[in-house]
Amino acid sequence: MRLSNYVLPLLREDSSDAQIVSHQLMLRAGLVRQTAAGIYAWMPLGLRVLDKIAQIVREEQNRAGAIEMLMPTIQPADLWRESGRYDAYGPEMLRIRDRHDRDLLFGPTAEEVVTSLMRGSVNSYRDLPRTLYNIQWKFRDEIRPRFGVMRGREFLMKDAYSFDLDIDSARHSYNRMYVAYLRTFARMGLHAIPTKADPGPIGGDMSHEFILLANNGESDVFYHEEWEAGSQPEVPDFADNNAIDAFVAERTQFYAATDEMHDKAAEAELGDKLRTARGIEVGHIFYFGTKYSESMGLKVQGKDGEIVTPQMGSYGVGVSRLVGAIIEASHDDNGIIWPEAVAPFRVGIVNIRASDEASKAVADEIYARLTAAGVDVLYDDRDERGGAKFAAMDLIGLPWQVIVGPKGVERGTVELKSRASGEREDISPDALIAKFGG
RNA sequence: CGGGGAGUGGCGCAGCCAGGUAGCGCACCUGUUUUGGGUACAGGGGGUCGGAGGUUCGAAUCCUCUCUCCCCGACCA
Repeated sequence: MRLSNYVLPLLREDSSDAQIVSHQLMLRAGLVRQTAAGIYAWMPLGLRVLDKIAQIVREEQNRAGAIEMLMPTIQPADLWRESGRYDAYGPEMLRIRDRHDRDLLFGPTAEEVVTSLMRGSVNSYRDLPRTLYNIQWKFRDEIRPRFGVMRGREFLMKDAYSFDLDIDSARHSYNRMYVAYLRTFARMGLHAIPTKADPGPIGGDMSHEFILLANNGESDVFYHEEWEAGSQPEVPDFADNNAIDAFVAERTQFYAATDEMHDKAAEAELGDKLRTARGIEVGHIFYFGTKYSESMGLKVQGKDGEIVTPQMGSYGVGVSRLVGAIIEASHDDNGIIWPEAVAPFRVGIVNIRASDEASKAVADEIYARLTAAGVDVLYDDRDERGGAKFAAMDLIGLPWQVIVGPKGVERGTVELKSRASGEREDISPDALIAKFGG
């Protein structure tokens, strides 16, 4: 993409609306614009990041055996009356009335919808287990939205729902998601710790919040040093449930809890192995048994002809929140530092002197060849001073910057800079193309 | 919802207390400068001051009502 053809509204000054660094950088780097409290428009660059994150989530859900579908944003109130949540949910649910005076709502989550869909699609034990997921916009009318997309009212969430015949099977489904989440966050260059979370009325140990450590996080977390980045084992693949279960059993023996679940006794037990930090909740998995299947009449017939009420669990990833969370975890004084996996473009080309013919020819050629090689490239071809271009590139945080200018071109080289390390090297255009797979 | 704060060109702000018909920085446009890590100079375009009502000869400034946004708290992917 040529910057001269793009819409990238960069801001030189901080916005007075933004209080934390990720929100500030998202506004300055032209990723989002706020349209109402807690509601954001995703500008072109921001949408690319959102899509990258969603795609990683999607691939890992698929790998774990979950099946993608798409549920509506607007749901009928009657479905929620069946589960009893229409009254229970409270003012956080945005209620809507249509022209026929029918009660609708903008879905804050989708247990009711997915349960009703399964009710109409599943009849036999042969149809289970299944896990369905979708990546869809949700709306929760938060009392006080803040921190940009990290606590918006409208947000993009991956929500998955598992249906199993019995609790043992439900545990397998749960554990597969546990593993899928670790894989998902690791692929984004993130280190998220699965912490024990409030299991709700069902009780048990099947509820975990995945917390990304970050100074501006909203949760306090306590964890065994084993959870430190770098010390964790390879996450297994999904070949068989036993391997998955063994992995989860091995991992969950190491202490990790948010402050509301924190056990003072663990402090003494762990001693100097205990770590404390602040974090951002980026995922939540939990098992809730037959709460919805029971109330909404989802049943299947078992092997011996008996009627079985399926066990359910649900599994959320805050996709739009992750954009902010990643920036919170990965930035410096000059701007965002995108992990390669989620960067909106992999390479940024800066032509220092757009008016210099030789320099322009080299930059144009590199752009064409990288693009032809399938590399996502953002090419700053504007007739602008070099300094401003460097600052813009650092701000938007693309992993690699290629700097093309008359002096280098005379020597037959361009400069390749890593945004993360700041290291620069002079490299010939051919070697550059080769490095990026051209 | 309780407590606090703010709405003035795209962004950041001053002006309001002591009413006189809107200003600064950045961004933007034109020209010069040919500048290797946010260059400099000159010229220029753009706002009726969140909205409604009121007081006044005159309102961004005073009064009333109202809408919106931000911060602290309870709530949450």
